[in-house]
Amino acid sequence: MSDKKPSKTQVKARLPKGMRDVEAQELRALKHMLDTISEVYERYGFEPLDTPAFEYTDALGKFLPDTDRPNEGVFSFQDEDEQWVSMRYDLTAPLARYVAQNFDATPKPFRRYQTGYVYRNEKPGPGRFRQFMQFDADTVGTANPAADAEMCMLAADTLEALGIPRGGYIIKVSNRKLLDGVMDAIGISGVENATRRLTVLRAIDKLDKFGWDEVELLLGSGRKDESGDFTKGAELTPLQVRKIREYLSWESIALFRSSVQTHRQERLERDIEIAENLLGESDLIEAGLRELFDIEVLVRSAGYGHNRICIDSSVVRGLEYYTGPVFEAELTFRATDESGQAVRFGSVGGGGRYDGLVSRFRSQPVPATGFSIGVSRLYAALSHLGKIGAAKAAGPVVVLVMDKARVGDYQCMAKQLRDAGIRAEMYVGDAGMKAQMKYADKRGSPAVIIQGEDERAKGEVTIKDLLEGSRLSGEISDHAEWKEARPAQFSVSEGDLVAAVQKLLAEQAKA
RNA sequence: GCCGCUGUAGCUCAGUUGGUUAGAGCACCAGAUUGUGGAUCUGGGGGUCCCCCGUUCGAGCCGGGGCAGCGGUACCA
Repeated sequence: MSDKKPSKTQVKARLPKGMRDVEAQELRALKHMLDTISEVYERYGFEPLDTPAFEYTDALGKFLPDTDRPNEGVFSFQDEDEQWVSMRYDLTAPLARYVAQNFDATPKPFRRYQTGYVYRNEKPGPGRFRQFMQFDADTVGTANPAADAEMCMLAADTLEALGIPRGGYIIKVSNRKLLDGVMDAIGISGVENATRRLTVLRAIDKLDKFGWDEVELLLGSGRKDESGDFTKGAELTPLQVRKIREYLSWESIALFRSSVQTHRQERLERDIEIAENLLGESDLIEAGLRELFDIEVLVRSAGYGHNRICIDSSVVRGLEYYTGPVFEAELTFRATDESGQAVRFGSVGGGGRYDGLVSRFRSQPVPATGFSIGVSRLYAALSHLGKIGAAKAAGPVVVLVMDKARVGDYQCMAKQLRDAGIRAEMYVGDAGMKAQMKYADKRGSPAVIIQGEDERAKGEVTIKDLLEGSRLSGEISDHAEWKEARPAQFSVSEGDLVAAVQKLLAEQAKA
């Protein structure tokens, strides 16, 4: 085995694409963030639930693997009995399965929150992974807009609990019934226009990314991007495009605010009439407006202003799945990255009403609404804003092994420190003292405990303050002097070890 | 999927018109200092120059074809 050349059988250590490791500092901060979110959700009365990472493919929905491409979009494999199984791609489909399976025993409305990794077999990009974390809250079993309104308030409260100040975020609300109604009104309803409607939705969804001019191209003949890729448009007529634009530029449904502020039902009726004159007559538009009105009234009564939750007609969200109100949580912060470029964080979560999901498993309708946070994205934004506990967790106090025959004594010192609640360890490697010091340094230890022959003879231990020592090292350039000075260390009698370390840590914490 | 850019040490990169044994900085390990993390000095380990084919006496460099990474775009429950 003395051959130094890597053998052909040696495997290359590498990560599958779109996957990543999460290291100590981030993991601690992430846990803290998840705890904060959980607290808010618990306070709203949601119950925790966990479901497995994979499900039978048919339970997850329409992404059925076919024989040619069984892994398109979702990671799938066949179980021993040849049934297809897929990794979950969100937390909502498993929830629907759970509720359907435990329907009679579950209180309705059923309110649960859940976090975990989900998996998508797609091309990874900047900030996009094939395994990522979501944090969801859903209310299943009621069509009451109060449940939707609550989702918006929950989202706002959560972002604030995470340290995002009021004004640094906005919860946008719209209603898919409005868009569907508008498309109805411009004559692109019906099965034969299904793909065209999808194209229109996709185009509108890109409004905040590209602006209206580009969206107009996507609604019409199509758009060519800088890299030369051409995206086919929806081929709408100029008249149809103009109607869409009227809908989108509909000043946050300003007229609506007046109805809501006065809580006057008769004004709502009048406003609905105005809207239908503008956009076209449609039952869907009327129903959508009524739902938004209810949400507005509830949210405002609870004291959430337009700076926190507001109606925005450009919100689209998922293409096929939402059936009513849709929400999007957006960070409005401006910040700059390392190279001084402006970064926009954009959407960190979203959700809406999906009345069709559970009913796939049962004959009766089961309306539901929910909100989902993109944990990784939100984490990235928070850490950019300095809202993540930047302080690295202090490393352990390291008890050096000066004499291998006495590991029992050293282990005992470490245990005494632990029993006093101090993070501590005995060095468990095989290297000499110098390497042990380096190890402690790299671990970020606040102090090391030294007991060699000299201390032992006097019944003492030496405590070396690594933080102070590091500071002093800047003032000493000569190594002989540095070695001679042995800065920032002192000895105490064995019995005082714990008390002395506690005192030192307290002083360090103050500095 | 489409378009563009980039592939040389763990990381960041240099490498002349194609010419001997492919370099630097950082990082890592060791010694100077057998009981002290820093600094300094000395030494050391570490390479499929992304892969294959071609041109050539000779390719890290030139040509062709792949692959991978990054960026944009498309798709996105």
